[in-house]
Amino acid sequence: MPELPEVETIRRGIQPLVTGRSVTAVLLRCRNLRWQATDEELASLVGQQVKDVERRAKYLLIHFTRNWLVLHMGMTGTLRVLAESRPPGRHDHFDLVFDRGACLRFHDPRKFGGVLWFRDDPRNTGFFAACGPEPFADEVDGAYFYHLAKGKSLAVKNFIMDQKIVAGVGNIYANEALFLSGIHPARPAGRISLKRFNHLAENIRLVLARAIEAGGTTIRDFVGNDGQPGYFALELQVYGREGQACVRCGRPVTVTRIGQRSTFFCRKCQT
DNA sequence: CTTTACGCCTGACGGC
DNA sequence: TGCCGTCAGGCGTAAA
Repeated sequence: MPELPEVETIRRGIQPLVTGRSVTAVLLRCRNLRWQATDEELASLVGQQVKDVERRAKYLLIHFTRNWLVLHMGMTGTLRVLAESRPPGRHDHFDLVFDRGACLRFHDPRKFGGVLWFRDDPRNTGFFAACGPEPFADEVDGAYFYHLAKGKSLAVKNFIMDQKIVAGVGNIYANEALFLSGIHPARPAGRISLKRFNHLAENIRLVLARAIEAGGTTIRDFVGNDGQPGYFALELQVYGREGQACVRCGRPVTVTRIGQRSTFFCRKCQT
């Protein structure tokens, strides 16, 4: 499901289609999403116009005339803009209906996603207080990681997937960035040199930026707003490549589990 | 304090 | 064909 590049792909897809539109109805059909706004909060959006669609970490922020919606895609969430509203299908949990019949529709089979309402810019609220910096921020460099990792024994893969450390890195891109950096995913975060963290910081940015260019990664069900898959799967070096030849040394790629997540790496190239 | 394990949900797939 | 276990782009919480 959506990591930062997939959420950014969705944002770029819907932003031009919904900006400037006015809300005529808000329909929430599911009562057990991970997070959800109240009916009163959602009703307050009627009559408001979409000013812009932004992103923070793996969250989409829809900025209306007065208030904000924050959407999270969980593992399986997708958003589509329909030119005309159609009857909802299974797992179509949330609609933002606009003037002239257009509709932003949230679809999420596993219901790990959510919809939250904020009176003002949510980036200044407690909700994002514990959220780490964007990976493209200047402050996120090798020294940043090195200092935060000092004394920590947890696997570096879990360290970079911790959203309080840096926002937006999930399982796929953690695997990829560690491979590019030659770092074993189970290595304790506190036992990595500044020099290696410099490479890791650079490679996190590289892999995320490249994935955004490719429209994200489609493993099973990610689709952008246009219904097209993301093509970064073609560029994956280790994720999902168990037993296949390492692109660098030719040995078979190993799979294991770290932090209850599938972890792919090369035993020879990553130390 | 840090680190790990589990649950939340549904669907797809492989083995028997 | 069906049943059962396992797995899946995440994250909050409880427990160790």
